Amino acid sequence: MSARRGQPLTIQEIYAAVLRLVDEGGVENLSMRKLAAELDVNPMSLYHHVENKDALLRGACTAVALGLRLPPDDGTPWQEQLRALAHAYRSIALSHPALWSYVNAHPGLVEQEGGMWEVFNRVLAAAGVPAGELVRVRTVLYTFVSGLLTAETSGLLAGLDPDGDAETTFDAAVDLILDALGSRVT
Amino acid sequence: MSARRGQPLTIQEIYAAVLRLVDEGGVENLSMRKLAAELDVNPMSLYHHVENKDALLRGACTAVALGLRLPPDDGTPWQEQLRALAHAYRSIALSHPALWSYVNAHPGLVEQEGGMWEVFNRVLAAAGVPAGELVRVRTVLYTFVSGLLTAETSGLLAGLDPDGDAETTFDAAVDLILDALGSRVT
DNA sequence: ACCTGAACACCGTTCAAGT
DNA sequence: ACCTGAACACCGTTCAAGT
Repeated sequence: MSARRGQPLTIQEIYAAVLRLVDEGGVENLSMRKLAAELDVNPMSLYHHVENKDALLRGACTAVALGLRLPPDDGTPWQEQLRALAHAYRSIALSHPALWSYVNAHPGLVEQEGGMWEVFNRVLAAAGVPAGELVRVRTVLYTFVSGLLTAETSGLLAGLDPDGDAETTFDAAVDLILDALGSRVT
Repeated sequence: MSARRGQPLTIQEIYAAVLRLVDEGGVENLSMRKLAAELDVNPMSLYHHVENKDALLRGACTAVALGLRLPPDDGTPWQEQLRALAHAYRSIALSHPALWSYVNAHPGLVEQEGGMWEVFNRVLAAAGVPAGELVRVRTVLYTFVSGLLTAETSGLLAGLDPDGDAETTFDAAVDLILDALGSRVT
């Protein structure tokens, strides 16, 4: 018999429940059986919508990544666009810290993070980074932001700036690296 | 009866087996039962030497951290000492990538990473960083290296530099951030 | 002091069976 | 098409018992 109240059980419904469990207790708090209980469903029903636990997590990560708000290709200066990209990425990371930490430790898990890399490429090209160095520069910049967010999601950035919050420190650090980049490309 | 060949089972022996398992299959490859099998011992015997699995992992991480080769306090320039510190840290991360990734995602797991923070403080003070900004600068620098190593341990840095290996990219990135720091303190 | 076996409450996943 | 129950091979950990 069907213990469920409504319609079949959608993948969105499943992802939402995954986020609830992971947000509240980390990735290690997610189990197929707990997830089924959260959805008021038999554990085995999940396997009709998802290949296995790994695929489920990958799917949830991709779903979150698609929510990335990429800066548009208007004429604004590259520094501003990079800042906007960094903040968009940070916003997603902070809304699901545990899941982001998991993705960060397993890169390649989500192939296209909402087209982030293409935008990154465009802005860096506009900044004057030669095509041959693009991937390297992009990777280094990304790792920098990734490191900052690792610190922030673990509370290492909290109360670090006497006059402000973690965002102040994040901004200052991004400015630092943008200055360094600027002095290289000009 | 004792299925073991020799003496009681030392904590060093246990940590060594933990490293073997984690190095070869990641932290998720470590289970108390597999570890016991690796040591040719009853699973329950482990609990006589270690409180539980979390404490075991924490202990193994601390043991590794104690192997950090800190740069001595000779008169060498601060840039060179920071580079040496970064390389010492990198060396440990690369020798146990999976364990390092775990520590990186769980900061505060190992309290004193072999006195790394004290050395960091000393060198930054020598570089002219005001005492009030020391922790913030240190944290930002650390997160930068942490991000680079996350990339390197996941293979993102491999083959990025046309003329060299991942170390070349690592060095170039460290130089970039040292330049940025230098232009702030002088 | 150190080790052990049985037991408990969990896991992910397969498979044959139900509607 | 979608769901389910029983089953299998795993987990971490407790506890009473052995030497």
